[in-house]
Amino acid sequence: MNEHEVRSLISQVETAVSGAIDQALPALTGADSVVRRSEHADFQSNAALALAKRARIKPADLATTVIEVLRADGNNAPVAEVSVSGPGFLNLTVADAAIWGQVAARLASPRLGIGTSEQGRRTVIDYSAPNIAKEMHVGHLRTTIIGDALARLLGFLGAEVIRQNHVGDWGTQFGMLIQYLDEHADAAWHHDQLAPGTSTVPALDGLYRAARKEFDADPTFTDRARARVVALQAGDEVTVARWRDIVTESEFAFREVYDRLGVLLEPEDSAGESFYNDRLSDVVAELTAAGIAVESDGALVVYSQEVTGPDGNPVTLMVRKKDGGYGYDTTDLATIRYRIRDLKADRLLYVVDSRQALHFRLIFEAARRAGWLTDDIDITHVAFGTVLGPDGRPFKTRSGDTVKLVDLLDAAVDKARATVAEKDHDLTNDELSQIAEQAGIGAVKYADLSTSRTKDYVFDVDRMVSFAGNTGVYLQYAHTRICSILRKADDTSAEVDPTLPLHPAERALALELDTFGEVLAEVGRLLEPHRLCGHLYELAKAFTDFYEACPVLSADAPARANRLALCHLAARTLRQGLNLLGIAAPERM
RNA sequence: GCCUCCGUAGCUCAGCGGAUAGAGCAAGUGACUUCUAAUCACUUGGCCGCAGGUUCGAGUCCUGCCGGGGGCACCA
Repeated sequence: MNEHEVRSLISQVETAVSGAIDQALPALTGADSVVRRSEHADFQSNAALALAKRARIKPADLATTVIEVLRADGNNAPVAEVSVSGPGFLNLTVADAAIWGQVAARLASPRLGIGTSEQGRRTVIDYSAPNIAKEMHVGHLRTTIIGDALARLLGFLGAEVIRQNHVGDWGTQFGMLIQYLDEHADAAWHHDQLAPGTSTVPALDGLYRAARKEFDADPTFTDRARARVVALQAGDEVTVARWRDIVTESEFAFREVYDRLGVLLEPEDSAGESFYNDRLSDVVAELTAAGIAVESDGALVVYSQEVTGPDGNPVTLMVRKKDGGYGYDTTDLATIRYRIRDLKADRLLYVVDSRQALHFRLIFEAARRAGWLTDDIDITHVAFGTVLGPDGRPFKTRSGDTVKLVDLLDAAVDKARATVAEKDHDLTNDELSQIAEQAGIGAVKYADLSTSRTKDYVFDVDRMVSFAGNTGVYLQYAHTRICSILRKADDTSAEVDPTLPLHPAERALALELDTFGEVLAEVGRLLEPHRLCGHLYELAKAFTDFYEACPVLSADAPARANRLALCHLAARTLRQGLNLLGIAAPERM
């Protein structure tokens, strides 16, 4: 709870119905009132059907009894009408004044009356995780977009969010790259050496490929590269400086992508493999001392007590390889220990591809056995499905390469620009470009966020940028229409008169606006952003219906102000919702 | 073999035990001297993979099949 919280109507109705049930049948005190939105009234309660058996009364009779209490009770606000329907449904209608009251109260709140269901919960979110010196590709799309939406949303709900970008910034490949750069001092890859509009990571990516080629072709280079790996791990000053340079330049390039995507990640959110590097031996030592990690064929492994492989033997985590090196099993174990011990996290989220499900199951199990992870800490692998191409296979280019993230975004923005240009508008070229960018990027993000997180989905630029139906642009467009009305209304004061009757379209819109906070809390609990997308789409549809049915600017005095109030609240709610998804809400398009 | 995700309209997908299963796309008809037609209204379209079970009530929960994706130790 916070001082600005406005209780939703549905929760007020729940309280009223629960109270009536308690009073009608004290034996059932505390029973769920089962209040839902309804097609037949504002709300319905299904409690009578659920409770009839326990009460040994016919559902319809129970419903009637509850109604009598509700009608008699003077303290039944905000319910105005209630009736029995069908086998025992309670149809509940809320007073118009109560609905207007919600609109006014939410407008008066700087945060739309939304509660803080995640208040004070220290939540670490691991997402994005690109590899240094490599280009971000389609595989980074979902983790980055979903992770960022959750970071925004949980933060808004009061959680103390700590973003963690687990970048791939360590490993033998850097020895190879550093050695190659040393031997090709003329290679340009720093962002200030490159032509404007080109980025440092593609340059590094190219150099990395060249290095790999030479590594495979020239045995003497192979030896020099291996020596560099040793030097890097030993902390050789020149080598480490070069490595740091590469990391810094890559971070700079990632930031360009993040800025374009509207992602919150900053370089200081990066805690990658190198960050955990000098903690790995401690992690392994602790696991070994506890008898959790054991030796096997020269390596140190953790045998799962829960999962067996195809041969019937326990599945294992490779905690230390035979050659003494560490893999990502160890690094991920280190992240759990660090985030709990040092960051004092209450909740750990790993926004990672669902194919890693077994891996996370194993490291969570090991972290529990080690005593780092306790029952009061929530840990979740926020798994998501694969991005597929039109053929239903994981998305690749025609030549079979992975698709670069920037190419994907460019394609979406280009199509958006073409569509925007077709429309009648009085926009300057700059405005047009900006809107194409916002619409194109928004379309990609919305398409990703609006589908169930756990399912694979087919990436289809044409569909997402078609801009009709359930797309990001539909929401953005609804927002611009509201903005247009508000611009033209010279009076910005929107004093609500709660005594006015509600038009059905006003009622539907106001009720939808009132559930925004409930939806946010639910998304915070279930970590499923597509529910927010669905709600915003319903909201935009409700506004469009209102827009068609209820003239605002030409309405007479008291109604006009009430409608302006609805416009204000709808605009702010849509903007807030889009913001939590990380999608721009332009005022014109 | 085991684990896991999935199967809903021609296509892409919603639907945290409730009334007649919903959207969008596609197809067709109509609506802009009007607060932005990137919109709206109407029409067509369904053994919710199959079979049992639990329940007053199952697309939703349980079990078993069928079909598909993914995963199961020294790459991250």
